[in-house]
Amino acid sequence: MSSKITIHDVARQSGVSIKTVSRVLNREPNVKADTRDRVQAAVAALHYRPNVSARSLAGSKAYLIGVFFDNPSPGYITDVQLGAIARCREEGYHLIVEPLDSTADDVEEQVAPMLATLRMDGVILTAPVCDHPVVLAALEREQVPYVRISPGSDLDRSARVGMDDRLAAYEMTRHLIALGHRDIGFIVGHPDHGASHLRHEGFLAAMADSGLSVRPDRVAQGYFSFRSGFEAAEQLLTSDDRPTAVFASNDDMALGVMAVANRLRLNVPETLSVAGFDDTPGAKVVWPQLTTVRQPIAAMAGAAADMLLKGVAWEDGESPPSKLLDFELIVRESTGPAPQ
Amino acid sequence: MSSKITIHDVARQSGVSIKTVSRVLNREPNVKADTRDRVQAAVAALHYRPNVSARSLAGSKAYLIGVFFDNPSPGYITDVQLGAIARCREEGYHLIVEPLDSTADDVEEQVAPMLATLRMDGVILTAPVCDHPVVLAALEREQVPYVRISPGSDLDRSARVGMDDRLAAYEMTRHLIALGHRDIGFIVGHPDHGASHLRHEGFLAAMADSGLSVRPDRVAQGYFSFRSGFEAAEQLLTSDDRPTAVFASNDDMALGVMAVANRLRLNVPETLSVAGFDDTPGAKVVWPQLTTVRQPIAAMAGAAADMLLKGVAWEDGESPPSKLLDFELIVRESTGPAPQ
DNA sequence: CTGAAAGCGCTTACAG
DNA sequence: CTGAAAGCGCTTACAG
Repeated sequence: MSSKITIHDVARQSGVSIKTVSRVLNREPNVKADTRDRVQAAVAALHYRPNVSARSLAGSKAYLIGVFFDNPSPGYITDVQLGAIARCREEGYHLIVEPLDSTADDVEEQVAPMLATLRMDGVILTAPVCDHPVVLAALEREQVPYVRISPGSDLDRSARVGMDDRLAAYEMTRHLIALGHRDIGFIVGHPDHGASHLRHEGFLAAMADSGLSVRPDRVAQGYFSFRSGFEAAEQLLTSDDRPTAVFASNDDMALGVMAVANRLRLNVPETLSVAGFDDTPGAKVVWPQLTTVRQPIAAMAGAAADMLLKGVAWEDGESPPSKLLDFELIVRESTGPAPQ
Repeated sequence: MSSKITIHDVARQSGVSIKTVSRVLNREPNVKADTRDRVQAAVAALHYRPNVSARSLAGSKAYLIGVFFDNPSPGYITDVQLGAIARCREEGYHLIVEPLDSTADDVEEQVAPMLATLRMDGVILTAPVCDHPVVLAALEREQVPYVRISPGSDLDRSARVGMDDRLAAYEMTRHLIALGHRDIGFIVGHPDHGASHLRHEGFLAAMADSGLSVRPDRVAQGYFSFRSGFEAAEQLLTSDDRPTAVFASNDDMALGVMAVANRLRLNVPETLSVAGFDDTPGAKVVWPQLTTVRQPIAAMAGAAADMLLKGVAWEDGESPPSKLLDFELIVRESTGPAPQ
């Protein structure tokens, strides 16, 4: 029943034309206050909701925002969705989720049809999709506005939001150094994620600024997964010649380090300090709880949605809009004074 | 450019009417093979993609499936999304995600407008939303087909998919008993989730069938969160009079148990066996890795999407379609022989 | 087996 | 400040 109410019913009930109802719905100017009130009363009385398909077909807005991602950590993508939806709802927009396989050959075929069938008003991209040239090119070709979260390359190609990954890693490293650690291991994140490089840089800069050298064998390659952290930690910790602290550049890998420490009977933090990055739910799921960097993921996604809803545009020669949010160092129990 | 191609362009290029193009697109019968081939060639040549809004407005399908959830574990909801999308893509459908706050007073206001604006072809519901009377009533009023995943009440109200939670909990309990455990603690899940009760029942039945009694103080209430598992475990494990095994009815709570065991210096599994349920990514993130039940979450969501796409309908007096998928006992290192 | 007409529920562009 | 007309790109219902 209520689903059959159209703009004509509202117009009839309030004694105006459908165009005037449309004006009220879209908050257009030039409507007499009295008329607007009558229309709004009719909308409320009839429980009228404009049909998104009709609006989308007739007008320029689809009321749909997309989120593209590829196999991220579940906690990360859930936070992104919740953050984006909170902002979208305020304006009556909905969220379409589109997981992509960015390592496949057919990325173009995954993206192009979806963009052509569904005229989304904007798309939010997370790593590593946000740095995928084929995806970006398809979006630009179809003229779909997009905002990237923490892109790693080609920063001035689009609007973006993020945080200062480099500085955050820098500060975490300084935290470890302040605890007396001199020999610190580092686990690099997935090479396809831009943030990996920034975090790595921040670590190296903090060490250098403190006059500490980093042995090449103290830096291990990871891929942001628990397993990769586990394997990197085995490599870093198995011999007696091991660092007194390991800084894994995300929490999942840090949990892998904790597991190895447990297995090797290295007490955390007495014998080994472990630090992570992200403050995912998992950080509180280990004992001792993880010292980490809180990344404001939901807020970043909300800011990305906000940009899209307000319209991302910039002048030729200018940089696209970008927004950097604050991070926070979360010191829990997994880091402590270095053993002397 | 390519976004401007319409059905008229395809019709012109293939020398037929738009109605015939429409027939080919919708795989309707009664099109000469030769004609169909010509149309399909034109579609391919022009990279034509039908506009979803237009199809939705003119016809009965919106090509949109919704997923409603409330604050679930991130791993769970991600699996649901991936499983549903895999099936939806095959038919050109897209997924809209709608988190709900099911404990708020305004559930009706969260659901009704969304249902009226976006004419979704179907909705997939996860716990606890799948048992929320207001949500179900709104769906039925708006005549939106829905499939529930693991509902706990009113089972014959709608189509559903799930697994045999009761049997799975039964088998896990038998596994512990087979290892020699006689005194087993149990942590119940969130009371709003139907599966909680079934898992609890399965535990009790297995104990009873083995002639074992369950002391009331061996059963603790949890809420499916890490923290609730942690607190329940403190209650269960703090005194010397403690069970030799704890079966937590999901993995997040089991991780809480592991953390408490760690803190109390109870070796797992030598001194204490711990079992979980779900096989979330977290199950492999602890050391020792968790013995648990693998719940085929993505497959359940895929089956739900499949039902929706094929059309869920049933005769009066018949039961709605339901599908039960297989679970699997995953025995890892967190369970072992009972200490004598 | 194929097509011409009408219409889905809105917004755009224009007129007054 | 308000409205009548046209049209967005499809599908439905009907005709042949």
